[in-house]
Amino acid sequence: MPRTTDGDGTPVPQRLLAAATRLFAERGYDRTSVQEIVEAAGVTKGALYHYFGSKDDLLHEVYARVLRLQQDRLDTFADADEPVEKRLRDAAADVVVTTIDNLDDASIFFRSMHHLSPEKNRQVRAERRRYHERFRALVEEGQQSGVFTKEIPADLVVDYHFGSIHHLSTWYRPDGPLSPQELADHLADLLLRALRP
Amino acid sequence: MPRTTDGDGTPVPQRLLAAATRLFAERGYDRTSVQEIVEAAGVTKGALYHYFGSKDDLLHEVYARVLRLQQDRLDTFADADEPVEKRLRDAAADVVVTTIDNLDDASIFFRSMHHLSPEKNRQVRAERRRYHERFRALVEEGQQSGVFTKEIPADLVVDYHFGSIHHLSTWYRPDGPLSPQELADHLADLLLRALRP
DNA sequence: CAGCACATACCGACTGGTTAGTCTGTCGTC
DNA sequence: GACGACAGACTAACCAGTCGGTATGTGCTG
Repeated sequence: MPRTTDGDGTPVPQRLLAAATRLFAERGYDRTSVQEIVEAAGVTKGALYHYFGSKDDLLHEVYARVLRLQQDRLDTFADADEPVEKRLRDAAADVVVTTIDNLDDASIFFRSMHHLSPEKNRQVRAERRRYHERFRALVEEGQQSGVFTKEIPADLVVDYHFGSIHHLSTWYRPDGPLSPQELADHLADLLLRALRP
Repeated sequence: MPRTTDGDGTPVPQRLLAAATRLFAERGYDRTSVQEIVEAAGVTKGALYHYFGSKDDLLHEVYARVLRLQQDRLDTFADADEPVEKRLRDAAADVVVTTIDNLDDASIFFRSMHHLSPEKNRQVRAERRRYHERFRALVEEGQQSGVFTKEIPADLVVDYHFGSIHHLSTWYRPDGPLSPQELADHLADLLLRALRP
């Protein structure tokens, strides 16, 4: 096989994806030209269109990666052998930490959904919904067993929490007073406090 | 004075602003061409550049309008002669209702900040901060007087709540099961519940 | 009150610049 | 010699903003 890497050891497709992620997060999808992406990755357009069908396709890959990661992590926490309060708290805190670890992904995720083609948009929404459902199931389980209040619809609680996650990429600063873990604990605490009967 | 309106009685600048708001919310700032805006408003480019300095300027006007409205409403509720829990609850619920009433504005607000020129961006951020501060002051007042928990930094609580507001334009559907007021009450309730000592 | 000066409110063709995607060709490897 | 992995010039489309021009109303002046 001819060379797949160049200079450093990272394969070209991954280099392209990394460059695109950074640039999309920095200046937005539409403001980032394909030319800039390939230059940042140290290749040319030929390489990009060899591996990806379109610019839109590149964006879709960013989404796929994030979705896969978050879903895996949620499944791990939700399946744990712990009381439901702890499972929810752990899952809620983990998504905060993971989001902060990948702030670029997060800002792209919520800011650029509408730049995906309608078909890919539907696909991403569907996967997102699965994620949401899983989270909601945890809340409902706690409501059934009486450890959480039934006053508030579970759906709404989930959207409330993810709203704040979404917002993180807008206001979180790595040089702020709180470490990612401290912040995550606080946010998970807010959620659990709101759910007290 | 020559005609300022045409067909219907609405003045041209307002027609342009309304058309731009709808289109920006629908397909995003970059995906909306100036040509589309003027066509939707029933005028031509000459008219747009007669009233606005640039496309960016048009976006800025959308921001200015929203900021003014929200700040006025917050001031009203925060200055009321009521206990702090009620003032915070009313303000928190009101911003939800107002946001739902202007969902287009909301999706533009959070999605298109980075399309503003650096200078206008700074301006909007500064005004936004004033708003945030006012809201935070309410939380802190309640923490001082002991009706809210001091466990969680007030800043964080405010960002938590506004995260969910921000997110509204993503998931709220007018044909959903909850009326705007019901939803607002629930979200305000979540906030106040989380703040219980 | 006629008529001239001037301003405001637009119109729409044009320009300079940018961009996603294509396509032909080259090079190294199996 | 066939094929995968690119290079890079090229194209067709689009788009923000400009600019010279027109139309309509207002105010001043003789």
